[in-house]
Amino acid sequence: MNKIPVIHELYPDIPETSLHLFFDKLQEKTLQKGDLLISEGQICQHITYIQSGIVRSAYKRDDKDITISFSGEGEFITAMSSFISQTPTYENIEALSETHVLQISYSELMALLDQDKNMEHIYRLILERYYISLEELLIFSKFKSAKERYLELLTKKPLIIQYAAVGHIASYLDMSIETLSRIRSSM
Amino acid sequence: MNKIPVIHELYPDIPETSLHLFFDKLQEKTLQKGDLLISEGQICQHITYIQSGIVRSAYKRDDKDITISFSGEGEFITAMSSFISQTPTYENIEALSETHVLQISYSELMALLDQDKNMEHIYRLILERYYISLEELLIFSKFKSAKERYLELLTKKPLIIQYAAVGHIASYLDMSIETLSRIRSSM
DNA sequence: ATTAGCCTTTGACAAAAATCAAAAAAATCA
DNA sequence: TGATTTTTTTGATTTTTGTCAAAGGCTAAT
Repeated sequence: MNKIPVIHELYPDIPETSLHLFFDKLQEKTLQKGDLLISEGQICQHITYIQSGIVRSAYKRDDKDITISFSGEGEFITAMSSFISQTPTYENIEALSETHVLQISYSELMALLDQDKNMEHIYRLILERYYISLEELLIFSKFKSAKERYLELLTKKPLIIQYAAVGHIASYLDMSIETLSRIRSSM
Repeated sequence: MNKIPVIHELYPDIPETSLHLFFDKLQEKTLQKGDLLISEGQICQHITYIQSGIVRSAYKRDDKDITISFSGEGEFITAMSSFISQTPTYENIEALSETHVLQISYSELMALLDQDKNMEHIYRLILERYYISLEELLIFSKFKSAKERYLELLTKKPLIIQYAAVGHIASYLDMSIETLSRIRSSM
């Protein structure tokens, strides 16, 4: 009964009892296309693990809506800086398809951290993974040209092209809708 | 004898004995201008806290050298994804001025984590802070225009303008040296 | 002090991408 | 199904930025 395989893969030495403690707190939830996991102004209360489906995370400021990431099966998604500091977020996270998730709440996680020393490993794992994916995102956006970034998205996360609107992908790639449209037609 | 004030500020409840254990492992080090804290190909072995001075972190790929961040007094700097996964990095971190740092090594940190449960709090604090500053960096680069980004750098980190070469600042702001030069002269 | 080398600025031009506007295609709904 | 609305594509134009080349300025070493 391991609901989140990656935890076992990376920390095979966490005792079963601790894993159970953690997994027991997870709440299942199903999101319909368009449902929001969190929206701007809220304080993020959950870390979410995606069992299936695709979600889009976007930042809103000065009436621009910019896609920061697309996440799918096997990934964690959260308004992490809001979760960490328990302050309001600018992020909107929405489901792009029917999405099944597992969630643990901030308060329950904090209680677990006090209760069981092994819990820190699990939370650390999540933080570390989250950090690395963000760093990859940043590097990706700095080194690749518009067309390369589109091609990489196409090969690494083909499902996104299917589910996301062109406008979402364009803002993710830092280009206008028209430019993306031209890149697509030139291939 | 608190060498890293921010730890006390954010986790005032960590027992003195644990703090001592941590602080005792810190190694002081002085870098001269141009010295490298870590360079590409290496596995990052330390988390570094900057007591004074300024450092630049840059990624190298396909003979491009792109500045990812500038860090100064009171900040942590590390090739974090390399540190986490203990794999080689693409990062170069160099001192832009004489810089005084405190370092803890990966192996000692891991030993401490096993030894004292409170240590996890300290490491978590570092990870969380590091995450948040990276997220800010990403958002900053997505929402602001070239000129706004330069102005923000000018007001928030004026020392950098003093110590960093124009080429470093330009790559940080994702623009050519010439464009940055024109922005500067138009103000 | 003078020269050599490097970094920065400036100018002219080319390339890339944004914007504006309209047409075409696709999705939604009565 | 057909009509309406929304999204995507295409075209023309403008703006922004990059590239190349040359000039100017600063630094350091002889």
